[in-house]
Amino acid sequence: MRQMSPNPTIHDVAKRAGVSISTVSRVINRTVPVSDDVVTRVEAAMKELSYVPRAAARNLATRKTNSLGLLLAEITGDFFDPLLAGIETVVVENGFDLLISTAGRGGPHDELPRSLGNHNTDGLLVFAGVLTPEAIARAHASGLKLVLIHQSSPPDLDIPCVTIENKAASFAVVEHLITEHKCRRIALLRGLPHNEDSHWREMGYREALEKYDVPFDPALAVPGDYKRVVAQKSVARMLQDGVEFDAIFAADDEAAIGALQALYAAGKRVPEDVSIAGFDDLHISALINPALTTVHAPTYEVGRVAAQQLIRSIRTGQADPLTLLPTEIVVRRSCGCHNHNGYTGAPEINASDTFIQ
Amino acid sequence: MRQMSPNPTIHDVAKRAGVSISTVSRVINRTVPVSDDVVTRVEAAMKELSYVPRAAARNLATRKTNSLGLLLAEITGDFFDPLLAGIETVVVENGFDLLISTAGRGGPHDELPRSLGNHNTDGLLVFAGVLTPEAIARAHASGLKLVLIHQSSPPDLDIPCVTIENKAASFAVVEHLITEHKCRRIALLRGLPHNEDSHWREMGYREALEKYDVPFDPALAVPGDYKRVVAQKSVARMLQDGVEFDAIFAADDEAAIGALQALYAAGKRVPEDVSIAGFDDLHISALINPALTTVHAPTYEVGRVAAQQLIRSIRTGQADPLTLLPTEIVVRRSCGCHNHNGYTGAPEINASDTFIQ
DNA sequence: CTGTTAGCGCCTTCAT
DNA sequence: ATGAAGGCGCTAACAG
Repeated sequence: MRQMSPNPTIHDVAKRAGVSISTVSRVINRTVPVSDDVVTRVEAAMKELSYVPRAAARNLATRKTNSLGLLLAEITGDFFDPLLAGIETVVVENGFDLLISTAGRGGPHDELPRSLGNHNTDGLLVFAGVLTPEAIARAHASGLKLVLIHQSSPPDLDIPCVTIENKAASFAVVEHLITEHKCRRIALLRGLPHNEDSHWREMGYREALEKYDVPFDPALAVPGDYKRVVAQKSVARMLQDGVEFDAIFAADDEAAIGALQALYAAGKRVPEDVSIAGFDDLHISALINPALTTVHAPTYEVGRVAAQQLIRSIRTGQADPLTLLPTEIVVRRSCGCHNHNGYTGAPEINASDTFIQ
Repeated sequence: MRQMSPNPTIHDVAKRAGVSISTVSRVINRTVPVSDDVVTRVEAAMKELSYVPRAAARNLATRKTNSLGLLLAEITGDFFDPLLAGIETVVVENGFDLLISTAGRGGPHDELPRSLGNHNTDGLLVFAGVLTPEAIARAHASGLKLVLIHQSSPPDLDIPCVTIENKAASFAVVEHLITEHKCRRIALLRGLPHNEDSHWREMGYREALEKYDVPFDPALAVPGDYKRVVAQKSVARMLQDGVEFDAIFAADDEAAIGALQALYAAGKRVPEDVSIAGFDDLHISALINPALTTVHAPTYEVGRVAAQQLIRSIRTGQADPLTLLPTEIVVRRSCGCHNHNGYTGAPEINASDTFIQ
């Protein structure tokens, strides 16, 4: 079973099967009925030559690429893993390919990478903060199908967006801290500036304070940037400056973990001295000590839905303008609770997953 | 600044710049000298039309795709994140695109996904265990450039492979358990069957036992499969069966964490009652309680080198047959040591990263 | 049901 | 330094 030519084309297959190239094309694409024996003959020929249709050629002919692009700031951290997994699943289910591209840390970029430009992808999944609204608008104007993840559409453009409910869950967490644990001095580790999740999480925080007549203290609202080290430094500084607090609400779990470290480094105990709560429910959050009270963000699901919406948009031109996935508070030990109750995280994470009961 | 046509082609640019399409092509590819004013005129035209060359067309014309494929079993877990990050970095640096594809859990597959076939990618990064040696051989025979990750080439094929040193580090860990912590009954949580890393890690384990005249007890070598739940069950069963052991060497950190859970569930203390060591040094491993003694696997670096080798292979036809990246033991608390010493993990993970000192 | 014939958009000799 | 023309491999009318 030697190779005839290193790269057989549809012509080679046609010749070998004794048919025309259109017929071969037809059996490849099952676009119109073909007689059975011809089908088998062609398929045999394809196998014998180990023929693989060249994507570039069919893409050119059909003016479709059958692939989705994913635009991320960078690949890093536990957050993107479930996102990617969700996207990949749907992409595979629908016979698409996935082109991954990172734009790099440097804030929102004003141009999309060439490889993900209009012609190299049928549609683009864009994660929050990687593109400027102008760049998004331009891409949209050029006819590229887009779905925004964790970022809403620029005004009047109605680009489909998939994100999660932030405010109510944040409110619930802070309320829990106030009512269950009698916290009154709750520090806020903010997320990234100009980030929508960050904004709504802070709103939830503020509204909870307001409801229980806890004054908002600017000295307690410090940078977290969704990053462990940033949060660590912020908390260390508060400690050093003598800012008093009995709880910390971090805009995400990475920051919560950074806070935990800063607290430990200063000899504080969690939750005995300070209660901590985060947001996202990362894989790791159930495993650390103490297990983190947080909000479960359905990130895998976000990935799935975003990819589904994009594919639907490509196929039908229609998509839901906004998908808001529900979140749920996950009470574990870092806030001071002694037993878990209610939702405890993604399927594979259950109560027994936490090391310290 | 309206769009002229929704999808401008090289012809539109040529017309607008008052030149021929060949000239436009030349300024795009900077393949031969072009007079300065023509260059500026053409570039202006491209910008005005927001022209993006269609990848399919140039791929077809050049018979290159300028993209790499990455074939994984599935996207999941903390292990792949640094791998992907390393690959992505190099891919971007070299102006390639990255096509990601998962083959699914079902053991080694005998065919590669169509999308990553011969014609859709200039080269393929294949992770251990996703393809059968036959499938690899066939892909190689068809002229596809390949680099294998964590899996060596089928005999006589000399397909470049990038992997890590397993045996010496495993030996060192087990030796540490024996000499420093006086362990004699060391359980082994095996990795995946037919997996090379798994094999060499077990060899390291066995040789260490041998060196110190500790008999190998088959009852202590149980499945781990690189999975938390599998390891958890194995350890639970040993406990239940009354198999005695004073230490566990897990073929990877996921399994080590599963072991930890099983031990806690049974009321055992780590490291007081049982010492634990793992392999990989996942992001999470420094953060759990107790911080995990393990072997640092340079996974990001593996990703980088693999991508580099593949690109070199594509460009020059040459690549190093085998890259064996060094590993290093990371002593933390789960083995019974009270302070860290020596290497403590990836750059961003240092001693203060562990919650319990 | 099957064969013939144009392109798809770009690169690449070959002339000029 | 620039233009003209052929072809990359495939799909999609259009005829039969």
